[in-house]
Amino acid sequence: MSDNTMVHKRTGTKEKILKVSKALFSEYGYKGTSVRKIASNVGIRESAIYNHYMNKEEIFLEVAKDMFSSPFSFNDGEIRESAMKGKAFLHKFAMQYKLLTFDKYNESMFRILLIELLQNKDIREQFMNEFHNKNIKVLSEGFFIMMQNTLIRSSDPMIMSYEFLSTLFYIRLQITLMRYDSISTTSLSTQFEKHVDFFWESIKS
Amino acid sequence: MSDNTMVHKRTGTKEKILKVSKALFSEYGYKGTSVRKIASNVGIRESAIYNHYMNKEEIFLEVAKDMFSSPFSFNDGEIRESAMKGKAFLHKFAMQYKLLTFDKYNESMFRILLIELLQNKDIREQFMNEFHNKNIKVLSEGFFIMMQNTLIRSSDPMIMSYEFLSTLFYIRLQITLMRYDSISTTSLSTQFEKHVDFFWESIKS
DNA sequence: GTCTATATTTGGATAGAC
DNA sequence: GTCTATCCAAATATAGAC
Repeated sequence: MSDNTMVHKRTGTKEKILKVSKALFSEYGYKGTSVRKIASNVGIRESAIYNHYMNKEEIFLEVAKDMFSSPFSFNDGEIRESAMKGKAFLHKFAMQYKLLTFDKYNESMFRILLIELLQNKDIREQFMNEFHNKNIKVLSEGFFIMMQNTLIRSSDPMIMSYEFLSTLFYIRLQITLMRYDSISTTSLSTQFEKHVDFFWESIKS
Repeated sequence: MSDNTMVHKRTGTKEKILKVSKALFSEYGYKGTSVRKIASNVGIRESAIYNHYMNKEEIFLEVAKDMFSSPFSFNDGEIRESAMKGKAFLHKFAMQYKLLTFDKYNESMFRILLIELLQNKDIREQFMNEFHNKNIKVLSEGFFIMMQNTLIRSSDPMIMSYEFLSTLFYIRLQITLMRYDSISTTSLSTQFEKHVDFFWESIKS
């Protein structure tokens, strides 16, 4: 095993390009990041970039690819089990969201998402499908199970999910913006928990 | 009166530049909009642009200027009066938000805001101050008054405002993105109303 | 795989004629 | 105020030597 994994070590230039690009795209967006700047940060010439990627667009799409990969770790069985715990389900979900918000890598990715949201249709679709629909689905299942067990008041699970998710997104947005300007986020650091508390008070039976 | 207002009619080129720029900036962002493209859309040469504006930056700042002007029309007296009506206050607020969402001009402005949110510190600050804080202030006053009059359950008015506002923002974001791709928003058109309904159920005494 | 050199395009901005 | 012509810088991309 370790033989095979080591065979292709070095140069690793391609990985380095990807890593650097990730950082630059997330900071300056697509248009604001030049191949020149990428090459310079990697420590090679622009022309050398084209040995690894066909063009700038290809680099960006590779960067964007894992932008939406696996945010939450719920499988079907887990949702039912977790939802039976009521508030703890919401808390777990919110804490996973909080973790992403403050995670260096995901923070970068979230910035790319925001920058490209209005400039790239693929990104918009991924946002709707992976970011929104996927989370709404998980939450709806959870709320539906809670309603069946009269842990919470009866209502439309989709609406309830929408309400719960939208605030999480907004908190994340605010925190991301503030951290971008190195503004302290201590005043918002407990906002996720407050959201769960408020929301549970709003829906519990 | 009509004499004075007519004196400077035509060419109106400067206004046309502004109008075209607004559309282009909102669609392609600052970097994605070239002076060439602006001039071409206006129907003049690039050089002619510089008879009206010093440079591209000046055009953009002019466009950005009225981005945050007067979203909501509440004065202090009105808030108290309106808040006493409970749910109607929230409904009025949400409907004003809905109006902005579907208004052509404000839709353009909102797109510029999103595009520049991560690329322009001034925009971020304006977003926090004008967009967020201002609305939180109005809502907090409203909720506080409702609590005093036991129209709603007792809670932190700031948190409550945050919860109410964040969903409005998220709905607006989604609708804006969908309209950008000419996707029908009928499924979301009543989301504002549903939000008010759900929220009122969550807080009413 | 990386380099130098270069082709090509695009974009911001100015000079001077009309 | 607008035009043509032009300049300059930056950026994408390619060719060919090492």
